[in-house]
Amino acid sequence: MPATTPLSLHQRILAAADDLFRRHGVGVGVDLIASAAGTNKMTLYRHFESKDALIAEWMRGIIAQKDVAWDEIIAEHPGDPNAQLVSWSRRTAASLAQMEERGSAILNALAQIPATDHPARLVIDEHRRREHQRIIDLCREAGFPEPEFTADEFYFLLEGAKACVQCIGLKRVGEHLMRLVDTMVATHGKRMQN
Amino acid sequence: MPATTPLSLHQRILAAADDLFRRHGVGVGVDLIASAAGTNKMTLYRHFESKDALIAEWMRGIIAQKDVAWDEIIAEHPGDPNAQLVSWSRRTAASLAQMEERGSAILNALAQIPATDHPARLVIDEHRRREHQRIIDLCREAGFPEPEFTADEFYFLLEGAKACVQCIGLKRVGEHLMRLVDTMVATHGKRMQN
DNA sequence: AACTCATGTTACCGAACGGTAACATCAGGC
DNA sequence: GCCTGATGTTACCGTTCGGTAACATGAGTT
Repeated sequence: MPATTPLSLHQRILAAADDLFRRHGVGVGVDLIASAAGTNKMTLYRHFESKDALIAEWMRGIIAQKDVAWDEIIAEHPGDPNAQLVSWSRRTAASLAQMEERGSAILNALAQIPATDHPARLVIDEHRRREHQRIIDLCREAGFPEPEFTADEFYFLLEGAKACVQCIGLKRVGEHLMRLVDTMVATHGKRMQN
Repeated sequence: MPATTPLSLHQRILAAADDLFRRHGVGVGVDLIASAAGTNKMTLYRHFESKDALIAEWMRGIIAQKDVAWDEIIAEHPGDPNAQLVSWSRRTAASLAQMEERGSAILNALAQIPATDHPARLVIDEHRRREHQRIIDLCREAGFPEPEFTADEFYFLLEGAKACVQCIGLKRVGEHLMRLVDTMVATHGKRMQN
């Protein structure tokens, strides 16, 4: 894939949708997305079965990025669940910058999709279960007592940060998040020494 | 206002809107709202200038309830900012039960209203500023060092809890919230003794 | 040249939805 | 009885938007 290779139409449409969905929510019209991608609605529908399918694929892309991030985390700190947890929180704090304007893309999409059987929701639900389980496994691997409870607390803080960027601001939420996570790690460390 | 007084049409429409907006978001049609209120669209528009006005009034109602709650908190613990903060967190934890299905009504409304000049958004923004300032004042009144920072942290936790009810569940989020707030209060208490 | 295949263009359909006009109904007050 | 005011009913308008049909264009292949 040389650097000069232009993006395929499929990719360009997805990129345009990503930009518009993040800024204005999944309510934006397909016509606008096609225009932003430098093409038209007809061609968009030659690449995506429906708008819902486009939304779902967009979600899958976002989640795939997170999976890549997890792979990197594990590669950077193999066998060190504590460091992996901290790295995860730091990465999440860093990613808050993308959401300052309109908040978490996933949370917004959830709020904007009322139908519980929407394909994108199924994708999100499954991702949440996996992410949650990942944290539980890490907490157990780290030897924390009550790994489920501790994992919930981590998850709670991270999701809370995403929801709060709009009202408190990026910088402060990041600081709070790291401070709280550090406190939690320290607390559980103390408990482990008992 | 005897107990047998039937609700006025205005109130009935607002009640129906409250139910439907919470369950399905502000995207539900006015026709459905009118039907749920036992009337029709025409009458609805005789009581509300527009759908946006209805949404805004619904939001004002929600926020007015929170103001009432604050009055009660202050009346229950006059001159005791610490107790007021704790009471506030406990009340918020209790109110999470209403959101288990679809999350916080305010957060959802924000995600579903892209226009930044929507009347409901103005109402929400002003409420957030007031709520935030309230917490800052309480933290200052309680003698916490860095009252702005501490207030941000309280706010962060509370909003985070609202955002997390859907994915973790009511019971656990409530526990986490109270535990974390208690930790925070204890931490700041220690700092004050230094 | 002929064929193929992806893309561009235009025009359109149908449904959902916010909002309104016109008229009917019906209760209460004078 | 009559007036008035609030409500019910129906039909409609205009817009937005997801989605599609039909045809044109244009590049690459053989």
